[in-house]
Amino acid sequence: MSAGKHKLLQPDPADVPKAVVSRLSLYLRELQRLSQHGKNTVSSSQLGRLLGFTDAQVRKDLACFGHFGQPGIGYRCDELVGVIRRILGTDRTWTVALLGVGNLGRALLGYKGFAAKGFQFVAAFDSDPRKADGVIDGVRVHPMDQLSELVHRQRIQLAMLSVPAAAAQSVAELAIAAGVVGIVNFAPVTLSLPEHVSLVGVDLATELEQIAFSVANRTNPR
Amino acid sequence: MSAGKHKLLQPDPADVPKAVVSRLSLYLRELQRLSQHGKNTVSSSQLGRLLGFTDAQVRKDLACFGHFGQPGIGYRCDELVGVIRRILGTDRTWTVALLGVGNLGRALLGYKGFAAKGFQFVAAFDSDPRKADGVIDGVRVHPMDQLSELVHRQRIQLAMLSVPAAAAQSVAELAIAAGVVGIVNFAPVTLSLPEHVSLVGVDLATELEQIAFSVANRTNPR
DNA sequence: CCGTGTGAAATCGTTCACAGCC
DNA sequence: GGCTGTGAACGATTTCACACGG
Repeated sequence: MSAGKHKLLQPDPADVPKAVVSRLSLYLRELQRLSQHGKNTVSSSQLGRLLGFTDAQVRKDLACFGHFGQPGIGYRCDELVGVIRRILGTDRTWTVALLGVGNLGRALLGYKGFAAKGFQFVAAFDSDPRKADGVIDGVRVHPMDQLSELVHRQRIQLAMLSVPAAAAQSVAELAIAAGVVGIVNFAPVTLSLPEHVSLVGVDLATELEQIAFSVANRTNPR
Repeated sequence: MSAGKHKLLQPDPADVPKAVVSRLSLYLRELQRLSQHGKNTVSSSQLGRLLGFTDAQVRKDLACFGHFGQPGIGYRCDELVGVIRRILGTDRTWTVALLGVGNLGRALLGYKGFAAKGFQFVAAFDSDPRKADGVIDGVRVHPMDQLSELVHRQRIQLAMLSVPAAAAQSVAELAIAAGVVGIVNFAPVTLSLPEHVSLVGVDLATELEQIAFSVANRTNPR
């Protein structure tokens, strides 16, 4: 592999705190914005201020992966965009299946942000036969019982799971058996899956509960 | 304060780690499920196993707020449901506005999970006049320029923000000026808001990036 | 002088291990 | 015997502070 100007360390992933990875996504988002606005370089303190982190935090996070900054100058925005995408693995395209074509599922299919980040829906599935065999936002909807075959045949790597809570565990297991290695779960249940599968859960009601708590327990109520 | 059987501590909210609060939501979700399945009590180790935490973690988390368990028995599911709802502030209803009626916004309006947890959409807003003045899932859609007046008049407390990234900061500021005190932000930008406003950000593409990273950096690739 | 990279210190969160209670 | 509540030990992450480079 032809190296860039600056070396890219490849630390044991277990050494990288999960919190660092989630900030990486935020750095990337902000850097792309800065880059588009014509900014050439940022310092750790500028980037930190924009995102609500300290400058030391920004530097430590980036230093996990190599030496990308120039003393006295800062970081080159476009270079760092490339570096972070390579670290996150989004410098290539990922194939994604949508599991469960309800309200939320349809919204996910139509969400423009995924393609821009390298995630491509290649198939959708629903167990309601009336929904199957249509096309939504350019993506074919298949009956759920073809999941196994199509995931396998189309080499689908990731899945977004937006089926009802009661079905989530078994649909997830089917997807995994067919070769899916990462799942974003929108169903309001905790899935129990093999170690080797990457999983993040997004529970919309739970997000509101977090807000409710901090409002309800405000030290300085209005 | 009229106490129940067991005292409910009210610690300085600043003393409660954010991680504890987010686990509280998961405990609640699981306890409601257990309760519905007719289970009377759970031990910390059972609850932990179901959610992927240690037993000590469960006990420590709950002990932040009082003494709810019975040695030798465990925790009473339905009692604990009530306690956690009181802690989270979801033992009463919250009024919520939906800001931005795109694909995602419509899905949020139709999401059943919110009402069940005590969150009620009372109005939606969109700056596209063609979308305004309709009714979606029983919620009236208003033009964005009525946001200020209606949030104020209807005493709307929280907002879910699903407008395009470019509009998010200014729409959020409008909502806050009108009295909203908590926001769940789905737009892929970091908002800069006054201290006294509670904010959580949900970036759907970012969630996929987390998965991509852990798959791409798997120690044991398939 | 400005700004990075990085050990050392401080802080925060989790797990251990056990006393006490049912 | 089973299980909670909790101080103490541990581990992880964040912040500090400074040496070094453009």
